[in-house]
Amino acid sequence: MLSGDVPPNQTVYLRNLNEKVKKEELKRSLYALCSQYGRILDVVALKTSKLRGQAWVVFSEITAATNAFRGLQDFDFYGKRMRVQYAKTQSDCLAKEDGSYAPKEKKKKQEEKAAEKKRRAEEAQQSGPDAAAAQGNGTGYQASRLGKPSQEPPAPPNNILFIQNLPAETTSMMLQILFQQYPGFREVRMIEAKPGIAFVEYEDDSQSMVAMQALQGFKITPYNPMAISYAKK
DNA sequence: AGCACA
Repeated sequence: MLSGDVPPNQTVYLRNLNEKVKKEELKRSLYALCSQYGRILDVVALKTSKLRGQAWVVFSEITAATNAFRGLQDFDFYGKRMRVQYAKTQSDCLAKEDGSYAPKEKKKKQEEKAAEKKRRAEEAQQSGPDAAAAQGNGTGYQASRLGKPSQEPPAPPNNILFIQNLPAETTSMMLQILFQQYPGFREVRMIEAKPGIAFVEYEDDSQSMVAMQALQGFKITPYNPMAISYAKK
């Protein structure tokens, strides 16, 4: 196998990622980018010295991982050529599903965890629901667009797209990663004062239309299908 | 380059 001797796996191992990207944004961008290849069950990234610049994306199907493996090889991601391999071992989130999960007995790791637990126990913090972004995505949801019925007649074709219903944490770089995959891409514009929307410009109307059709309803997170229309002239 | 599940 060309994958560095690692056989296909539901989980894809990514390396040569830009280490300057913050972990949460990295995970969200990977989620967005990789969602094109199938349902994602988890995204794991750590910024420890051994593990920075790498991530694991867990798909619900091997075929999806294979498509990502092919489609994202050398993808320009935050200015670096992403390298894709299959993970060497099964992801915990999959082991948990099939009941084969056994907590790690990995010496130092275990000690660190124990120490951390103690610290936290002292603070007695029970924080609420949190990292939902990477879990149990899209399939079951028909995430509603109730918040934004656009009652106006659709704008005529335009080389500039108007994007709505983005999660507040969306950055222009995240959108660029998605939209630059379609030919004719020029730029993304966001407005600080207006979270949740963006403008994406292509060289001409037909190119913007292709991107719109490809990414209409695309979920950057499981809860936010993006609504794409043509910008008003 | 690096293979984890904070």
